[in-house]
Amino acid sequence: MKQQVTIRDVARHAGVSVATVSHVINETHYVTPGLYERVFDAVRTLNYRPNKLARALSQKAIPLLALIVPDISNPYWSAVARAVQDVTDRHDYSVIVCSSDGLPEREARFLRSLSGWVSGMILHPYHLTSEHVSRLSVDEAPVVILGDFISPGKHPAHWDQVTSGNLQGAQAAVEHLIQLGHRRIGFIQGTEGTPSSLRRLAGYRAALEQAGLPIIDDLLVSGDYTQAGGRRAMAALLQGAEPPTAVFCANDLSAFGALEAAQLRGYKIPGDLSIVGFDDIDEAATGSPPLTTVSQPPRLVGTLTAETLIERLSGRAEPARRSIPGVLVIRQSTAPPRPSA
Amino acid sequence: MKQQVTIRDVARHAGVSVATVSHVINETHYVTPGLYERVFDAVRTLNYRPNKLARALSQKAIPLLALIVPDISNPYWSAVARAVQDVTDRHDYSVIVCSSDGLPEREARFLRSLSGWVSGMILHPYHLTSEHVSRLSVDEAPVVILGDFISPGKHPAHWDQVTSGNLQGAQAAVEHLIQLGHRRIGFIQGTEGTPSSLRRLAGYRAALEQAGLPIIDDLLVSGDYTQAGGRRAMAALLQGAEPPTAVFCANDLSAFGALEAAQLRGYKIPGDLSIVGFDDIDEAATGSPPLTTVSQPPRLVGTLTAETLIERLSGRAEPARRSIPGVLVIRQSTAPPRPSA
DNA sequence: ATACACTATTTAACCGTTTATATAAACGGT
DNA sequence: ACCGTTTATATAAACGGTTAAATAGTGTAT
Repeated sequence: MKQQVTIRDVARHAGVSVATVSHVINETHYVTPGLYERVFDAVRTLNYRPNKLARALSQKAIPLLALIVPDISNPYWSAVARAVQDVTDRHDYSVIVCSSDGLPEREARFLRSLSGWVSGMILHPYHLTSEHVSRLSVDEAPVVILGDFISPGKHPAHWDQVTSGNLQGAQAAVEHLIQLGHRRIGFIQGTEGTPSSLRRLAGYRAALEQAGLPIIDDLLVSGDYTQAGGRRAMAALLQGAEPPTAVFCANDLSAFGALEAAQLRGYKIPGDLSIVGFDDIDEAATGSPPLTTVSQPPRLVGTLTAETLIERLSGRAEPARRSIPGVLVIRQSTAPPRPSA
Repeated sequence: MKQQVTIRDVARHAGVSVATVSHVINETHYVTPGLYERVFDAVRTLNYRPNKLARALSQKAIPLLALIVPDISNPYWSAVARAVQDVTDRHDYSVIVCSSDGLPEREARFLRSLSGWVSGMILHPYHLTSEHVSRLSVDEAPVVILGDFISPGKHPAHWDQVTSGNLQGAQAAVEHLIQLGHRRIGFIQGTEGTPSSLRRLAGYRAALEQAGLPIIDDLLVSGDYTQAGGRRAMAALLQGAEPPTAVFCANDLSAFGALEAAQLRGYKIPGDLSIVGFDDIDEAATGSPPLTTVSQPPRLVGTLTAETLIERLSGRAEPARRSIPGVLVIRQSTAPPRPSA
């Protein structure tokens, strides 16, 4: 906490002007080798570190971004984070990754406390509405919304958005199960009330309705996008009077939990029970059995989202709206139901 | 990204000087009610937001702290984070919590990219050595080291440190098992090579040696502080030729995994097998059975650490060195071994 | 020699705040 | 009416950098 060494100290020590020091450090103008050396020596001996705040203030640019996700311990989100960082690294931005752990107040708090300190954010809205976001981040740093809001919001917003085919993907997943011959299809929901969970539920409903199948409340259990939640949910489903022959899970992680719980109870997957996930995290392809899932590859999602933010930061004025379709990937966790003996 | 509204704009609009505006906003000087109103009106109609960067530069103080932990999905660390935030909230600091996910490069990267943007950090060193830390954070923001370094470091460092009784706690845990009559005591390690895991291992060794018991390599399995790791480790232990009658786990989370794996194989806890954890997370008291564990309550740890940082920020010059002893809490996961039939 | 064009360095303005100091206004006491 | 005090506001100097524009310096062509 001692007195900070300023650029002026360096200049004095090297016997040059502050402008020269700045030019040397930032390589923003040619300086003769002799001076170059003198300046560098001074920097070293004084152990000078440029003040990032001052630099940012004068350049009106902060090389810092934020990514706000609901749960960084979910492999999906860590993969997204990794992809985001890969992109931003190349553009000399650092990213601070914030996990709101599903708590609404933390989501809002991050938005508030980071605004002004970062020059851009990527937010997966879990509880925040479009009104919140537009109020909290008026015209300061650009925000890219990754995913959907609870309510779509009427006014065409000024932020970028990268959505994925939640409804359509879920529908495809359930249609696949129906086509295999399943009639009792369970759904393990995501965190109650979140946009993604709601949309995947809608897709589930749509598929059943279109096939003329009834929606049975007992087959619709709540979850929380975690593996433990998936275990609990599957346990609840299998305990019912008439268990489903197939279960669609709101994400891969809960699908793994569900798988565990079912196998623990002696079910063979997919022989006795088909399971479909959502996300296509890396583990989905390598599990046993490999998971049939709706693929919206985290790497792709992260890359596209980060690029959207970078573009906006480098000048694009109009908001971009992009979307990644969910593609059903059929692996070995789904099969036709056992002929009801 | 439009032109920022500055304090000068507000001053002009309200017909006062910038100093007055600043005083109104920060309540740092009395101004007559009339002006007060005029200024506030101007702020509202122009939608003025003070530039945090400029404010911080001028005040030489950033109301932002960082907490760097290895794995925020571990309940121990989320509890610590919560406690830290409770303290810092009261002192008007925001905290950004960074999870390095056990990756050395991310640990270093966080330290680097945050330095200059936060006015203090709390770091649980996982892979970083004291040399790294002193190089990366020279005399900029103060750092509180939460835990131990791999190697203690010779030179008395200038940072604050809050350590816990890793060695002593582990030793107490194992002594407890020995006293119950156990002779074959397994140890499920934490993440290989981390300071806490090494010290807990040392405590385990010390207890065995002191009791004149041999250290059996087969009873010493690797883990990673996760629940899944605990499951795997316990599976490995029970598969051995001569399984242990008691297992000490490097943390509660892996103890839960171990518990699961053992129960899955029909073991009764503590009848057939005693299990001890470390940390005393909330779940330890409520599990079935409630877990005997070495208590270093995360709430206390977080609070003490945060207070140490706050004190340093408010002026304390000399580095503080605090430590929280690990206290063995005996619950219902430990009992004497079954008389070897 | 002188003018001219380059080039390397410096001067000084600026980024948007805070804050110490200066100034002006109001007041009260003699 | 004059002079201190007090009080409310304004002026201007920080904070620690960047950068456009000015300047000094060098070399070449006339």
